[in-house]
Amino acid sequence: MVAEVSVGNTQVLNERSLQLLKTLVERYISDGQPVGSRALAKDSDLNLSPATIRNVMADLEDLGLVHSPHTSAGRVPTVSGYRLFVDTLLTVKPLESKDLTRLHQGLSVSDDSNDMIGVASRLLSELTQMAGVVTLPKRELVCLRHIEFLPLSHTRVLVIFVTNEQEVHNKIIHTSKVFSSAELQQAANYLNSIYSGRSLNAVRKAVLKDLQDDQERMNQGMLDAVKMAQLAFDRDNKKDDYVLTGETNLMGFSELSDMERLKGLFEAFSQKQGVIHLLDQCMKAEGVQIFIGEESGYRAFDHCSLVTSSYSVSDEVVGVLGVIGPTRMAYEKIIPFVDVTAKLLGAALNPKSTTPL
Amino acid sequence: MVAEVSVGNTQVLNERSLQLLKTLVERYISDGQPVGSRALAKDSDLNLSPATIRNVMADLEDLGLVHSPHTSAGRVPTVSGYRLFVDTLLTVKPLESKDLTRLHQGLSVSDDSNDMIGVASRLLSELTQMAGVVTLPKRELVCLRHIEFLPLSHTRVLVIFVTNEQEVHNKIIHTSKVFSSAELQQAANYLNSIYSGRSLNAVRKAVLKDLQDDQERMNQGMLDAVKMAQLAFDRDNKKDDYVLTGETNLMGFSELSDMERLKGLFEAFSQKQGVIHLLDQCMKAEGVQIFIGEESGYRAFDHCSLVTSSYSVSDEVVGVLGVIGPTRMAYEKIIPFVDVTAKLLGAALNPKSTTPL
DNA sequence: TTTAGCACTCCATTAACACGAGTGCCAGCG
DNA sequence: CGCTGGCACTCGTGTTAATGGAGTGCTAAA
Repeated sequence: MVAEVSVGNTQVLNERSLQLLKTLVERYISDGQPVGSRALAKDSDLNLSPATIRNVMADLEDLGLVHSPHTSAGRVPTVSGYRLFVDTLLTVKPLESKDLTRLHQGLSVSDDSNDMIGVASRLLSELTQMAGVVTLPKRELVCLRHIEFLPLSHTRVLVIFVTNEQEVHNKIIHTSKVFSSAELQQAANYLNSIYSGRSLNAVRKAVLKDLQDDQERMNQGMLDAVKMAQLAFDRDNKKDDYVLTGETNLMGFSELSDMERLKGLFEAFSQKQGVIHLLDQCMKAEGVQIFIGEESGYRAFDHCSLVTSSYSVSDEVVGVLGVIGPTRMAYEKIIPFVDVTAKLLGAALNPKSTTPL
Repeated sequence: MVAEVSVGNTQVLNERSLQLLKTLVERYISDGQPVGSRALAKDSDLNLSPATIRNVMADLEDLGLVHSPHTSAGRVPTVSGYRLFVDTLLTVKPLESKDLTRLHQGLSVSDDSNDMIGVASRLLSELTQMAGVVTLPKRELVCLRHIEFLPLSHTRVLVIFVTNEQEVHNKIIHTSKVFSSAELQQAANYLNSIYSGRSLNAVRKAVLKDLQDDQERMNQGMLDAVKMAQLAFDRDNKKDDYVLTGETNLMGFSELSDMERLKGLFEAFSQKQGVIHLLDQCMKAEGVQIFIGEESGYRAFDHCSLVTSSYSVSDEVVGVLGVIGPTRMAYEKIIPFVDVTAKLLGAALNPKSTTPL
């Protein structure tokens, strides 16, 4: 166990102060009320008098780890206080077995990976009683398994492609001239033969390269096919997206009962881009990532915490999932919970048993 | 103009009372405050003294058309009051031209009918500053244009079908044995030849009939094809759904500022089935349909009104769209607005220029 | 260094009060 | 007979003051 922790540049906290900060945070998380010196004296098994506690509290306040709403109230952890708590003081609780079984039965392998994303989100929100969020697997990183063209009217062509996670995507493109069913079939065959198995990102690059370099080596049919692929995998094909559930759970928390705040938060949820950007940041770091209060940098999330973990398919990080709740949440339970859910979702999405087309 | 209106069984309201009720509702809608006799005396151009107004108000209260929050407050319309107002007193305002142009430019014909549904919903919420809702076109009523099978692994087959509004649906089915690509192609060809052009509902019926009656007349390939169709168009294929936007706008209204109510409402939104059922009712009635407050029968909507209109593609009603807001809303503007939006959406979805595959 | 004691601060709750808006009723007027 | 002015009454709102309690900071003693 860590005996001392340095905060800022020079200040040092001894073990006793840390112990007290820990019990303060724990107490505040469970009660939601500013905790006073008397309560803290009882809760901690340090056998100290309230007066001593008060001295320590004054120090912690100087360090910006706790804060007093007003003169005669107890102390409340600040963002830095929470941060120190989750980084070095927290003792994570193992996942309750009933939650674990729920997760297992919910995330057993299914046909439709889209369904699974929804299920994961719902499990996150149901079992934590907060909001659950899961990003759709990042298309860029996902393998192309099969592509198919269907003629609509005139030059409109329906592109259908299946990716890694057995997910089906479709898009309508406009071709430069009218193609027959057979021509489209040929084009699809050609594209499948050269591109399938690669990530969409790689396919996109390959398409560009082929168009630049190999024009002379290709016949007209190949060229048409590659041009169609370019249209189909156009970058802003579809924006990244996520599935958010249990938002209504957030309306129960007193710290979010202010209508202004709540509105701001829900607006952020429906505009999506901000949240997506935030979740993208979490994808870089492996393992559980936490944003506490203002740390996220998004005003709407000022009074919320976000506990996330990336999830992977075939050892490749493809998405993020997490829980959104008030800063005052039971981190010691939520963290392992998010962690496990991410692993189970990744496993469930793994196309282990599916043979290539 | 109507001179008298009977409410309940015997009671009769003269024109003056109606006029007063009308101005009361209008005043209340614009102010949101209980309106007193003095204000009403000024607003109505009847040249009556407040005392007289008070007598009339007492009558209206007896009839259950208005209600006094407490002894010394003005009057507020009840649900029946609103109902009488929208049914017989209301003078609809023509749509503002800037709104009309916004609608036109937003709902110009596009490729993807799903996009269009979203756009419509967003327009409804943006321009009314309330919540907008649009149901996805009912699959049952929509014409099958093309079906296609794609082999996945083992017996898993991806079914893709295109409907009327150029919408693409997909589903994974499990077949009884493994089919080759070519077999699937044949099956699709066969199904397209006999079923395309019919509504999904009709197709489903035909499938059942064919399986019962015509087994002996079909060869094995046909039979397999029809069986696959049965799986593909299985009834609970996918639940009906809707696109709801601008929910956050509802958080601004004082009548919904109660957290309990708001939570209930948002929960209803995310559970969907209740709302879907409500919207289904609206599909039966052609034209604009209104639920005021408790009329909907759903507790969550007790303090809301729902103004809807069905929308049609090729003269067939396929969906509903509408606006959700507090009972105290500007019906005279919202009603024509919803009406026009429904017509424009229907027109935009019409596959007039698209030739069959 | 810790502790007990004490004065102090601040919030929350309650009561009392005045104010204003609006009503209901009644009596008088046209 | 319907309309009106007047008047007493009711009720919600906002202000002020008083009270109690929880918790602090400080100081002096152990």
